[in-house]
Amino acid sequence: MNEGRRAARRQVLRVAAKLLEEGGSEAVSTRAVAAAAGITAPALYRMFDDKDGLLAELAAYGFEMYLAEKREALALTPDDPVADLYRGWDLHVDFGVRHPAFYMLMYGTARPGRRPPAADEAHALLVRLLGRAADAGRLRVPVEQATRVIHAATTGATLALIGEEPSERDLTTSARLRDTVIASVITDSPASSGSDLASRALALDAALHTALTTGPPAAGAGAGVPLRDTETALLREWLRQLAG
Amino acid sequence: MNEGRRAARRQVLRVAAKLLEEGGSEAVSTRAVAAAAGITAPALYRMFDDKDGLLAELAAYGFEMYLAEKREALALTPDDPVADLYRGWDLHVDFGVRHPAFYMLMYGTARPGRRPPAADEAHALLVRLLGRAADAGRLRVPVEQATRVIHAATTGATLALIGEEPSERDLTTSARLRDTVIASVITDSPASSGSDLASRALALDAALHTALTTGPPAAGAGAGVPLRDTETALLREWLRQLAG
DNA sequence: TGTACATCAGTGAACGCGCGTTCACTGATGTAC
DNA sequence: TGTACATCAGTGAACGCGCGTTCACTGATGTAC
Repeated sequence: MNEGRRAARRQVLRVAAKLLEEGGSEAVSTRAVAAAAGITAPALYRMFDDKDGLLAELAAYGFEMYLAEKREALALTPDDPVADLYRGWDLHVDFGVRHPAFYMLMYGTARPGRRPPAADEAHALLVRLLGRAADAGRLRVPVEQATRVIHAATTGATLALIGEEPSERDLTTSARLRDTVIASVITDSPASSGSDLASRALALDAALHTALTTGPPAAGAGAGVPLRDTETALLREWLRQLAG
Repeated sequence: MNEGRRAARRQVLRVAAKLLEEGGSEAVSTRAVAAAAGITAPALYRMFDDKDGLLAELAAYGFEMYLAEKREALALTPDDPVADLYRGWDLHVDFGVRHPAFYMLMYGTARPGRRPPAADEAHALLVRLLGRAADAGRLRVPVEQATRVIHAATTGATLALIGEEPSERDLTTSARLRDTVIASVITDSPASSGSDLASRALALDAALHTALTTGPPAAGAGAGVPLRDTETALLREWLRQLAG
């Protein structure tokens, strides 16, 4: 009967999501959610620790929606990591515009350090996208650096759009910022002579990262890399120096 | 005695600002503000229409602080409009990091269309900065376009910083985004051959805008421009086409 | 200058509300023998 | 298969609190004659 319990939780989250989308985060009170879900307050408290717990799960629910959309849309495209960066940007912005209240809950930066843990999954997706670009020798800067810059810019573009009256929203600003920021992070082509050294160093670095974090499950860290941990660390430091 | 009334209001806003900075926007309740200011609730209601009015004035207070800082800092630098763009970015980000709760109130995008009216002044400052760059022939895109892109990116960089734990904040992401975005909007030099046409067209466009909006107070619109309004409008449309 | 009146900032007290949360209890489901 | 017991999701009702806001009133200040 754990099945039914989970289904009931899910249903409550669906109801809470509806309240959130229709009335913003203010509309999501424990009493309103319980009433809308047709259960009593103590029943809600049996499902979620407290209001913070409910909101955390609601944010996670939003990230699930977001990631499902994004994975599906990106799965449709051929395997072009740079094109995926552009598509990823647009998908992010589009999600924010279609679900502004969710977006504020997920990315609205309530308090410092108060970021919902589910955000890590979305972050990981961007890291993976950029990791693939690095694998293909298309990245001009380390993955982590590119992640930070793109994340900040995407968030800014989306929040700016959300802040505008729906009638006067204009996607060209987002597109311009997208093109500028992504261009600042990739190289035009893997074989372009000048920065070849840098992008190849970063491609190797990304491959090392992949090998270190996704090796055989049973093995310890670094099992897929035939170097000692300290050697690998030093190598990666050199690679980053070569890159920039 | 209107003097004393304004001083009292000012004092209440100072107290509210302290509550905001120390406890975030949740700490700013009408009761808490009244108590901290040493006045009774109805006295507060005599000064401000209601809570929304208080918050609006508090946001305006924040913009005053911000603009005073920014004007002072920019007044110290020599007259280099492009350097001012870089300094303006850093001043914005720095203000946000030093006053996160104010920043959220001012730029946190509560609801669509719910932007505080005082934000227009800060917006106008950025427009003026970019207008000067255009005057100097250093802008590659129309002022309004540059404003939107820079605003979105700055906000994103600042909110990303605010969302991080203070100990792990790293300004290099902001700096990188700043350099990328500003570079995408300016030309390296006014005399650089290739894009000279574009930047000169935009310089003229900016000068027309200035003449149209800051002409002799008594005169009607367009008093400083010896063309009919329709002619000016068409001219500016052509200039924008030349620019891009 | 002195009195009568109007204005209005500020007081003490209370309004009603929605909130998050918890209490004691019920009734259904599952488990042990 | 039948009885006794344990578990636990859910109920009805209430807790206390802080909130935004307003009431009737006071006392000081300003104004008119």
